[in-house]
Amino acid sequence: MSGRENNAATRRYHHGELREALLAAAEMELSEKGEDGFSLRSTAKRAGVSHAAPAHHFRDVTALLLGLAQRGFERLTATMKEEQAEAGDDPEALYVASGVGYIRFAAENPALFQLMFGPRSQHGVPTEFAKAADASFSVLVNAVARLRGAEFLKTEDGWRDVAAAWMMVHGYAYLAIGGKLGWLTDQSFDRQRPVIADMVRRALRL
Amino acid sequence: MSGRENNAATRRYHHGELREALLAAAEMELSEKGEDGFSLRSTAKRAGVSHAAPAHHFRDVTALLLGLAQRGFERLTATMKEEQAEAGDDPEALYVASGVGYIRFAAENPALFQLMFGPRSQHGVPTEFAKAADASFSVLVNAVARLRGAEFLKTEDGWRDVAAAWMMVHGYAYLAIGGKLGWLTDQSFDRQRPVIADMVRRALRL
DNA sequence: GAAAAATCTTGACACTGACAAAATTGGCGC
DNA sequence: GCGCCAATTTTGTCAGTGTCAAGATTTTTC
Repeated sequence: MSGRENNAATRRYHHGELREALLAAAEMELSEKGEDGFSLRSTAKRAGVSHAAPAHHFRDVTALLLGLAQRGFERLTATMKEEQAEAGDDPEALYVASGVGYIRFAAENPALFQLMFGPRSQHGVPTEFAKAADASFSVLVNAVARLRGAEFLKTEDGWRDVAAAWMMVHGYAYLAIGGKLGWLTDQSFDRQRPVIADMVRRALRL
Repeated sequence: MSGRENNAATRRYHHGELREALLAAAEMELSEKGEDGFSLRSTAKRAGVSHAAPAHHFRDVTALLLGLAQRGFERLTATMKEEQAEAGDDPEALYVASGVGYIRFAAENPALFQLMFGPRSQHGVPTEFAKAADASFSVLVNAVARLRGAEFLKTEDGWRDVAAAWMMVHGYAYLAIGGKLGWLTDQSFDRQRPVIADMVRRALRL
C-alpha cells in the first residue's frame, strides 16, 4: 500500500496532473464564490496541495484565471457547434443555432462567461488565449459567411453584419446573466429558444 | 490662518463632505487600477483620511462601489437624455439618440460601466441603486414607447422590442470596451455614430 | 546509481478589508 | 458662556490574501 487516495488524484508528493486539477478546482471556486472572492490559496486547498504549489504551473492568479477562461472559450466553441449540428444545414437555421449556443453557454456558465469577457481578459493576453477566443468568434463569422457569402464578408457591410450578430447575442447573454431579463430567464431555456431566434434574426434583419 | 488646505477638502478633523470625497476618490482609483486592484485603503488615502474612516459612510467596500455605480447610472441617464436633446423630436431620431448616449457613456467610462453591470451589482442591491438603474432603463423604454405606442409596449412583442434594443446597445458597449471591435473603436466616437445608428435600428428592424 | 531538474512544502513579507477602542470634534440644552 | 452626547475620525489589531525565497522530496537523465 502507499496511501494513494485523495480528493482529486492519487496524492503522491508529485501530483502528476496538478495543472488539470487546479483548473478544475478553480472552476468550482469561481462558480461558488465568483470572481470577487476567488482565492488562490483556497483553490490550492481544494486541489489538495499547499498554497504555493500553483506557482510552478501558473505565474500568478491572473494566469490561472486566464487558463480557465481559455478553456471556457474552447467549450463555448464546442457548445455553438453542438447547436449547429442539431440544426440541419439550412444556412439561416445554422446561423440562429450559433447564437443559441452562445447564449446557452453563457446561461450555463455565468461566472465563467463573465470572466472570459471581464477586465482580466482584455489587455495583453497570451497568444493561446487569443487563439481560443478567435476560434469562438470564427464560428459566428463562418455562419454569417455561409448565409451572406464569403465575398460579402470582406466589405464594410459584411463586418457590420458580423458585429451586429455578435452584439446581439452578447447583449442577450449579459443581460440574462445579470438578471435584467427576469420575464425571460424565469422560463426554461428551451422556452427561450424562439425568443433568442427572433433576437438573433433581428441583427441581420432576417 | 488655520491650516485649511489639502487634497480634496478643507481638512479639519471632521471632513464634512467625506462621503462625496470618497466617491470621487473611488472613481479615480477605479479608472486607474480597475475593479481588480481597487483598494479601499488606497482610496481613503486619496481622500486624505485614515484607512478606517470610510466605515462610517459605507458599510464595506462593496457598499462604496455600489454607491459609485449608482452615481454611474445617474450619469448614464443624463448622457442619454443629453443625446436625445440634440436629436430634435423625431421619434426615430430620439430612439437612436438614446442608444448613442448609452454607448457613449460606456466608451467614456469603461471601468465604471463594467462595475455597473458586474457581479457586484446583480444580487441584493439596495433600493436606491435599483431605482437609479431603472431610471436609465426607462429612458430607453420611453423612447421605444414614443416610437411604437404605449399600448404596444404592454404586449409580448413590445417587450421584445425593448429587450432587443437594450441587448444591442449593451452588446455594442461591452464589445467596444473589451477591444473586440478594433476596426470600429480605433476611430473617433463621432465617426462611429452612423454605425451605432445602423445597429440600433436593426434591433427594431427599422 | 549519482547528478540534475522538476515539483511540492514550509516560512516569510507586505498588503488587504474589517473590527474594536480611544481620540477629536460639532451640536445641543442650559 | 458650559457641559454633555452623538457623530466622526484615528490608531491598533486580526485573519486572510498573493507572491517570493529557501528547503524538502520526487522524477528524470545520463
